Amino acid sequence: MKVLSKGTVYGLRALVYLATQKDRTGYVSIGEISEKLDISFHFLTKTFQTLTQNGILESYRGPNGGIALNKPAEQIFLLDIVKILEGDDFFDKCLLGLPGCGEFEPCPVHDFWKVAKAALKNEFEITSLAEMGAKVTDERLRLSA
Amino acid sequence: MKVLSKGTVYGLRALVYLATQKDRTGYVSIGEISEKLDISFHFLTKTFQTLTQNGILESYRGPNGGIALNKPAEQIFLLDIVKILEGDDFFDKCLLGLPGCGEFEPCPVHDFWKVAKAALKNEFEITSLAEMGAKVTDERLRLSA
DNA sequence: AAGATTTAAGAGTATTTAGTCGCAAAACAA
DNA sequence: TTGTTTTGCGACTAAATACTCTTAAATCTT
Repeated sequence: MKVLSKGTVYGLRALVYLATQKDRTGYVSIGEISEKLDISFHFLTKTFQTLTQNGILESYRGPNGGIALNKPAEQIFLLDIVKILEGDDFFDKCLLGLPGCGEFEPCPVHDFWKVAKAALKNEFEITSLAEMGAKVTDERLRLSA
Repeated sequence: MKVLSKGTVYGLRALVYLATQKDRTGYVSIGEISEKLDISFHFLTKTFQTLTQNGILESYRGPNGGIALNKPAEQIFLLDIVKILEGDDFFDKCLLGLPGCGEFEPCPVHDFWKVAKAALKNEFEITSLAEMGAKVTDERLRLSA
């Protein structure tokens, strides 16, 4: 069950990494993140550009440049990131791919899929980068293979 | 949020259509299904071959040939179909794509993803083709755009 | 037996997603 | 002001997914 594209997965992992570095001042270079998480530098760069353009990250060029969260990790939620990287309609898709599937013209699995999507969306809505970062730090979780 | 591949979506829609035709005797031709559901004939054929090879369908060639469910629609569940078309490990994937993510080596969202997956899997497990077919017939639902 | 109908199977094409490369632009350092 | 570091951006390549086409095999009809 592949729910998120590679770009989104990489972006999420990278942002959680940033959240674990909250005590550092200044910017964290993309090169460092790419190395630590074993993600292609150029691919990561593209995802970060999207996140910068959408207000999640702040970037700075030149020596000691890099990226940084544009607001406290407590105020950035999974849903924000996914909406930017996957599109605003991420949680509006029909399981059977039928266009316009909804209350008025449902597909045969609309009822249970609606509930499942709502539950998932809620989790994405309340889970912050800070929470995930703390989990990684406290429980020594990994962010790469 | 694309959860199922096109092949699986087409297969599901086609099987539900078959379930709505339970009063007909004999085989239903792939050509008819392809036309009724507006799905490419050849593409559908490949998916049906997989389903035939895995015991969901029975097929017969020649005039008045076609396919038919290999057992009562009451005994075929969404989960059976998805497992065949998407792979047995469909519900075992990590949201962040980390290999070996599980209780022992979880990712930062493993806990809630595990719960969400289990709930979904349960729905897939208890929803039969008969149930979906009846819904389509009774509530006059559509199976194509 | 010959021709028509229908699934089986594999090769080939197109589109989407994933990943790479090279160079421009910004900022710093000597 | 020249060279170095770092992000920005567009073009390019590769791989996966989706789709099409052709031919073979099975079965029926006449």
